[in-house]
Amino acid sequence: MSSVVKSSPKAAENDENAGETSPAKPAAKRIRRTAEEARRLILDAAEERLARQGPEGLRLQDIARDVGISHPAILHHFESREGLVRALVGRANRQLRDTLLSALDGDGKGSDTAYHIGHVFEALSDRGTARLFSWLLLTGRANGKQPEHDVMHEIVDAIHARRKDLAMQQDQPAPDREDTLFIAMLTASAAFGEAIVGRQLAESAGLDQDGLVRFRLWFAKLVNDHLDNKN
Amino acid sequence: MSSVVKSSPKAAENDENAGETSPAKPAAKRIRRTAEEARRLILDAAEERLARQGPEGLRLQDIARDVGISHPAILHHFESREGLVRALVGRANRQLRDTLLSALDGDGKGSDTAYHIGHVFEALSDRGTARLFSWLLLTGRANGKQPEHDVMHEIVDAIHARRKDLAMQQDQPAPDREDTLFIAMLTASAAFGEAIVGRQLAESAGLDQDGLVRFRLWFAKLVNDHLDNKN
DNA sequence: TAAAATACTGACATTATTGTCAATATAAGC
DNA sequence: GCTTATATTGACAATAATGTCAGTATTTTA
Repeated sequence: MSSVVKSSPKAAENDENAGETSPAKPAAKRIRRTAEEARRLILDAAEERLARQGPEGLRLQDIARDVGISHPAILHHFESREGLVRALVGRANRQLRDTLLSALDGDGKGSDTAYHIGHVFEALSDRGTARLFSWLLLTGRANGKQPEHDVMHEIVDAIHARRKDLAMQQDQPAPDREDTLFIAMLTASAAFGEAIVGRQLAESAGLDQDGLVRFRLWFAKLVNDHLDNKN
Repeated sequence: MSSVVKSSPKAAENDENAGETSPAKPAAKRIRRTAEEARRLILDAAEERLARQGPEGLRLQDIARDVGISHPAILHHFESREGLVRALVGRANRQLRDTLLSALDGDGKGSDTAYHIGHVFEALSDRGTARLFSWLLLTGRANGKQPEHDVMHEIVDAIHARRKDLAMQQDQPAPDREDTLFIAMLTASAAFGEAIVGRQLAESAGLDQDGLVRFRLWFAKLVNDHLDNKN
């Protein structure tokens, strides 16, 4: 705020000895993006670094190099490294929220709870997202009033509403809300965990990509069986 | 190796003006531990820092302060920061392995598979351990031939052997090995995930400590039901 | 008790990373 | 075209981390 950047054009220097000193430097036409675009590119690069190299890969110089800018440009757009991190977290929160909610209220077939659980699982176990949030939580940056709180609440509510509808349609007793909550917690935990240790576990077990797909299907079925027994 | 530390006792300085210059400095009798003890203390402190503050809390100076030594002492015992990390990872691997295996082959009642799964879950969801391994995996330090590979393999084998025994006793068909593997993967993933996002999720859901206990019991029951249906 | 080994320290060197600033280039408005 | 706003940069400052080293203190060994 109130950045006193009075660019006092004092030195023109007339570049007297221009051209001779560095012959092979065509001054590399500087690219100028809109602030929004620049911020997006920077956040993209930061997110990928975080996903690929973990927390220690989040260095301004590296990110700047990825984008093809100098590191002070990042500071210009985000004030500080912390600012960049906050922006990153904010965007990830919003993205996750959007993905989860659209996964839930998407298309009308709506009654298949396990189907939705599967979607939630996939959204959460996205490698980049999970690693970002893990790092966020590991570094204790998850301070109380973060939006993802409410998201989880919304999710559980949404799933539970479906279960109740379904139970009513079949003249069965309403399911326990805590049961739904636990299903959501298991799904979230498993998805997160899978994103982190899954690759390692699969490799150790001699499981290929197909195996991981089968695992997800197996999990969906597990949840389904549980729902059938309860409902 | 071959550290050329020829301690040439040149300066005795006779402490001429002793006592006057710094009256309240009784020279603080230097503590000298065995190398083993020192290493243990350092690793303990490092582990706790990692668990409490995440990856960024792993700084030599901080750890040294926790132990009450100077940071070069750490370098003396572990060569470098990387050496410390390696030692930390190695010890965590061994501890996890011991915990898991003893949780599995403990006491003879042995037939209750879900009971063992519960133990595995608890061992894996230990906050410190999970956070340590998460960080390890997030920073890509998990290079192929790490012992925890074999541990997971052993675990799955042990559980599956039990399932087969149980099935035979009851004249039922042998369970699918992949099913056992998936149970182990789910347990491991969920335990890891729970250790990381569990607190956050529970808080967001208004779940207290008891709630988390109920969640684990609920999970054990879920697995149990699945086993009953299969076996 | 003397000597050897070594855990430990303080001061310094090195390096890496964030942050500051004045200057420059480019786009937009007049 | 001229002016204004601002995205961008290079050079430098400040900071914080790891690593080095010579020297000290304490335990062990002979």
